[in-house]
Amino acid sequence: MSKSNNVYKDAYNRCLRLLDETRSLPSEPELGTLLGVSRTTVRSILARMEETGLIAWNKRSKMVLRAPRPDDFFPEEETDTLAEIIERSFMRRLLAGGAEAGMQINELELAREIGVGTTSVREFLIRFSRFGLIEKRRNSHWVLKGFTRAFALELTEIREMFELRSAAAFAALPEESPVWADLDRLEDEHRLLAREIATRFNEFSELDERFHRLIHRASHNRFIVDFYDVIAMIFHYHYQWNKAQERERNEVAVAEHLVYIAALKSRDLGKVDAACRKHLKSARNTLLTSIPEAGSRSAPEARRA
Amino acid sequence: MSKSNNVYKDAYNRCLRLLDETRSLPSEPELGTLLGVSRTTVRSILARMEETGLIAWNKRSKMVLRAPRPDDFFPEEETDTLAEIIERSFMRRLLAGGAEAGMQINELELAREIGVGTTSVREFLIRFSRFGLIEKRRNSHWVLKGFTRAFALELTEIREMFELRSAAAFAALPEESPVWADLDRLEDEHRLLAREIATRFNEFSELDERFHRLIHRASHNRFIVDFYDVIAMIFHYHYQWNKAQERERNEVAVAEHLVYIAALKSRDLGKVDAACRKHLKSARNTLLTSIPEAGSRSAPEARRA
DNA sequence: ATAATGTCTTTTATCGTGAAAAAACATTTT
DNA sequence: AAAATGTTTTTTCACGATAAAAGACATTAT
Repeated sequence: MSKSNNVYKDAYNRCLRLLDETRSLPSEPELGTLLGVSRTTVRSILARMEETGLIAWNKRSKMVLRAPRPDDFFPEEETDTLAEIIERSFMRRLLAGGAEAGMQINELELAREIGVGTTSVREFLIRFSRFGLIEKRRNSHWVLKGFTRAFALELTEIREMFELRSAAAFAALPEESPVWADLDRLEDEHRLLAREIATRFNEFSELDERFHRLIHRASHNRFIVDFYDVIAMIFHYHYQWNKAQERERNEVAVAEHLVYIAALKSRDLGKVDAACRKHLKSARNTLLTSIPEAGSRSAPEARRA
Repeated sequence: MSKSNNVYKDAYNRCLRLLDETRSLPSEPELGTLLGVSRTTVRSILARMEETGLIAWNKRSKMVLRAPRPDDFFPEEETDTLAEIIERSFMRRLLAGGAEAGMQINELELAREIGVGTTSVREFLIRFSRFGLIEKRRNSHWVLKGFTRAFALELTEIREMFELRSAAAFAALPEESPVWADLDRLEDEHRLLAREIATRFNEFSELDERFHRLIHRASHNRFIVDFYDVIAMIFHYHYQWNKAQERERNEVAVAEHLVYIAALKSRDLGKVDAACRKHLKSARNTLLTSIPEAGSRSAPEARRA
């Protein structure tokens, strides 16, 4: 089966949406950058659009003939990356209970179960290993370390260290820096969301990530910025998994973000520190309460103030 | 060619060294744990040792017949992991000049040049990416970010954050903790090395790593512990690359370590902090001076084609 | 009964292969 | 000339296949 053409299919779908807005498509290189694919893929897309009567294509002219219909689109599930498919399968197994710490992970079995080659699974596991949830035994299987309380504490410890530093760096940024405009825009989005929290509370997760990433970027440190991938990943699945009091939690978080933003804008390091600490503390508690305390776990050592 | 039997060869060589010490070898499972390989591999080793007349093997009895000769050993280079081979090749290219930031890395070309399959190179690059020196362009090449001054500063920033915290945690460890005995042993090794620094200065690098890893482990945080891999990797190649004033640098570092150790043993957090800061500062400077300042390309490097 | 050895099965590590996608080169159009 | 289109080459991604290594099961020795 070699390789699926999901890049093409996904770009095709996105290109269809462009069709609604114009009477004719731009040049091939332009479309390429717009869709984030190579010209080779652009040409495949155009070829199919011509075939299905969506456009009339002759050299530079790419006239739109009709609006796309729902059945013009490729099915959603065919546009996913293999890596995404594997990650989802893997996380479902991991979170859907029965994933005890110490359990071993079998590449071949995983590959068979998901219906993909072993190479892709291996590469996924290697990439995934940086999240600290699995570990490789040389020439042998992987070991699951478990989504435990200890894990959450270690993760949040680093997060707090990094974010406090980033927030301080952020507040010290000069007036001319474009980040202040970004922050203003995010603040508006927060206010809007706060007003309509009753119905839009599930949109918070995405806003949350953008906000924290903006702050982390102020550190100008690749290790800090990259570490947010770990946090984002954990919180992404955590949000999907733990829906208890989601509305209330998000409402509180939005309010905390607004205080945090005000502190940043004040440039008062003391205020920034306090607002950041407060928010991170409640984020940590949210995460911790979602983790079932394993009764038989040996020495869940109390650590860290 | 599939897979090289380097595990077997390496274990065989290590097993040969065992032969010098005993008149007969232990049971198969025991040998397995001793050499860190499976019984399957142990049996292959025993089979060959019998063939070459090194031992007489009959069920439980494995009598040593003669001492191993130099030509009994497999050549060193055949005992390396593919991953090690690839890493070395890659780092040589990276450090041997001509590795400008922004340059693109070609999996296929690398694989051909090293003489291995692309899969192994891909897996290596994925693993290597956590060091923050390369970055992947989706569906396309990798980009070299370069071993720059910025990289060194970002790396050391995190290192300092992590080590200060770990050192404080270390000093707070209870009297009964076994780490104090480990520290005592390391202190002795340091004193010994200090006395013979003139001839043994090149042994410092290994001692340095063990010392810092011991401290980082006190954090009880997998992210902190794992991050030391990045530092160790960089320093490992840095030591190989920059031999300028190696003896003097190591002499200073050993002295700093001894002060650091004394501070830890005193449990005085102020002293620990000061000693740690001082040592990390000189470590940073050492690293920084070894990085050629971008722009001044005056150095007539012998570039590999 | 326990622990070793002997035998058989499964998994991991690595390669070559081929389609998808990118990139490079050549030609035309504005 | 610059920028597009047309064409060809190269690289990435993912697979199945196979030897090395690990692991499981069966048998024998203490």
